[in-house]
Amino acid sequence: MRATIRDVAKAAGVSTATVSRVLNKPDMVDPETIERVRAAMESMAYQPSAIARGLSAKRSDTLGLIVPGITDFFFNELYKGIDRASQQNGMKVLLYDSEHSRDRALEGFSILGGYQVSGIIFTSKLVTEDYDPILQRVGVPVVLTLTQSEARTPVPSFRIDEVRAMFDVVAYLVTRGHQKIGMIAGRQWDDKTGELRLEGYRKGLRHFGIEYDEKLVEYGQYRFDDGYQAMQRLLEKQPNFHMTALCTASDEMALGAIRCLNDNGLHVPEDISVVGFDDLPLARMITPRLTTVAQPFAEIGEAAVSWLVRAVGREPSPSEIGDYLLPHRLVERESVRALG
Amino acid sequence: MRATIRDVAKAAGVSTATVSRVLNKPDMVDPETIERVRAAMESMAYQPSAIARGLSAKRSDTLGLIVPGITDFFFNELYKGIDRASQQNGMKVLLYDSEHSRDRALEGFSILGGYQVSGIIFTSKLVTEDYDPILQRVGVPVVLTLTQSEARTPVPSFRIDEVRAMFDVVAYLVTRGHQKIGMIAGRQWDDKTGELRLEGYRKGLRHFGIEYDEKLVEYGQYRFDDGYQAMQRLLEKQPNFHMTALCTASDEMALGAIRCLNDNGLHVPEDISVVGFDDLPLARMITPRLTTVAQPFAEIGEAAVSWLVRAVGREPSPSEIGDYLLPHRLVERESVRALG
DNA sequence: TTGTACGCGTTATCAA
DNA sequence: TTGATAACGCGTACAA
Repeated sequence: MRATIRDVAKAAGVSTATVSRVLNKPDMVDPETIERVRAAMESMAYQPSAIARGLSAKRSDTLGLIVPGITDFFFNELYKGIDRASQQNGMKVLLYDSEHSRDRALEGFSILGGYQVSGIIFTSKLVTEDYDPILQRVGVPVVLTLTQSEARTPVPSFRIDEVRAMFDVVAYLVTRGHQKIGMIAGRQWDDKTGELRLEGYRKGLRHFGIEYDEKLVEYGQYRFDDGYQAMQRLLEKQPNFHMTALCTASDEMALGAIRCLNDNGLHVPEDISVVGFDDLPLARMITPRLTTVAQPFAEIGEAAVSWLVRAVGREPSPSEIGDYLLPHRLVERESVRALG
Repeated sequence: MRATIRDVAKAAGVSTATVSRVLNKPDMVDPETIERVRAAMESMAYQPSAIARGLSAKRSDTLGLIVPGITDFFFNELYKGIDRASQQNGMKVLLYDSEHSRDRALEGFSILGGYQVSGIIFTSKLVTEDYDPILQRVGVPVVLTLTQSEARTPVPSFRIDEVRAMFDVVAYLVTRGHQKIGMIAGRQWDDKTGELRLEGYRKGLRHFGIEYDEKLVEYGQYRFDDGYQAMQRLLEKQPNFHMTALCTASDEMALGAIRCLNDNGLHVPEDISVVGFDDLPLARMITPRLTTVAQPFAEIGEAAVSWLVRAVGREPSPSEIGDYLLPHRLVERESVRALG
């Protein structure tokens, strides 16, 4: 049986209220009393019940995190930032995996609500109007990371400027002499990021006077196999292969594309240059090291938590609710070759 | 303000006890009443407070998970299994990252205890006698995954037969004509796994009559950079390179070793064969695809949760507390070349 | 089948 | 500076 606040109170010869004060407002307690109480706690290995505390105080020092899939490679980096910031603020994190299902994501809000989380971080999936009812009644602040909202309920989002990022990739490639630039874009029904990056790609081409050619574009759902298959289709669509560079919407798809190219006797970057997106830890581990767009995952996580912590218990002003665009960065490595 | 059980009771014209029963023992309630109550809950979007429930029932339907580092590549796979099994049992998971610090790991038990978790899964780090006091007083069942215990308090562990696994690797290599087999072993002060795998390596050599040569062995802490540097040292230790195959204690170190070899103009598997350990998702994504030992991470996670769920609320019999060795598997891919 | 009333471990309010 | 005591939201004897 765990020791309770009552046990400690009895042992120290004080009331439970005093024990509670020692824990929460020590400056209101006589130093000697503090000493006695602390000793008692020590000897009984007392650990306050976060549960009871949550019930009484109506807050739980816990943040809820909803992710689409735990196996997404970027998860670890994002979580690192979230965990770091949470810890600094004395918060715990409750994880909820929606398994890429909208229903489960919706359910996640309720379940986390049941745990009295102080705030919720929602990740990666596009938030549409379906979310409005839930968003209205969760009763705790919600922030978005790596995605944005199309719902009416105002919600802040932390992410990068997707369009600009992909524009930068195209610019980088053009500067290195590439003109025939293909793309494996991201596409999922509940994802807007893919469109945005594709838009950046088109914008980039247009800016440099290159015509958009849909034979050079394919789609995938961000994972390795999607990249592999998309590359396969790209190869089939152009019998006389003349693409010199390829942008992708994720490092994983870039890996898939590279594997596919290798399996077809093509080499990176000798035969074709490839640029990834995300800068996952593994991007620098493979051969060739992957040139890619670094997303500040950890920073995004930290920023989201900070916002949440500041927002808890009060109504955030409209000016605080916006899209926070954190800086991305193109990381030059070995998968792009300068032409001519 | 969230709706409480009282609000629902009032709306349905019943007592809170009845509402509670509708939730927990519907068979004791009149069907019509159920109907009414359910409707009320629906209309108010009632979500029972897991917090209050936990306080009252003294259990929280929550499992605690202590991992050494969220960025360890195997984490996602392990978590997948844990999450799956937890869900099936209506449990949530509270994550705690000990950041490879023993003090923080110890603290993890207390904190998770404060959240009234029903059980705790401890991962990867060796459990020594320092853990005994904590283990004694957590008051909830604890299981180990991917590690084992040297503490006196009996704790079950779920893992693979490390010695046998590495023995199998050596056997595999010898069968393919390799004799000069090196190893990048794992080594950390709070880790026994590394020793075990090294033991399997030595056992393998001995079994096939190959002499152990410490010039062919180096150590690292499982991460990419460790593998890279260990390979570097290996290269320096033997000016006239004649190692034909290399075992590693982790896929990440295998990647590091391969990168290092590449940087030194050596190719895998043409110049040297490399075998990884873990079979992380990325093992099949790189070129060459990595031959490696598959650990059943997800299954280990599931097994651990199942055990925990069965153990909660009662004293597990001694026969249940043991080392559960799950089957590993050597996955043949492209990083090993058959000699001669 | 249903309702009343108490307890779970804290915090917060109000007196002392 | 301290102590009683009433919440917090739910589960569950016990009684009806």
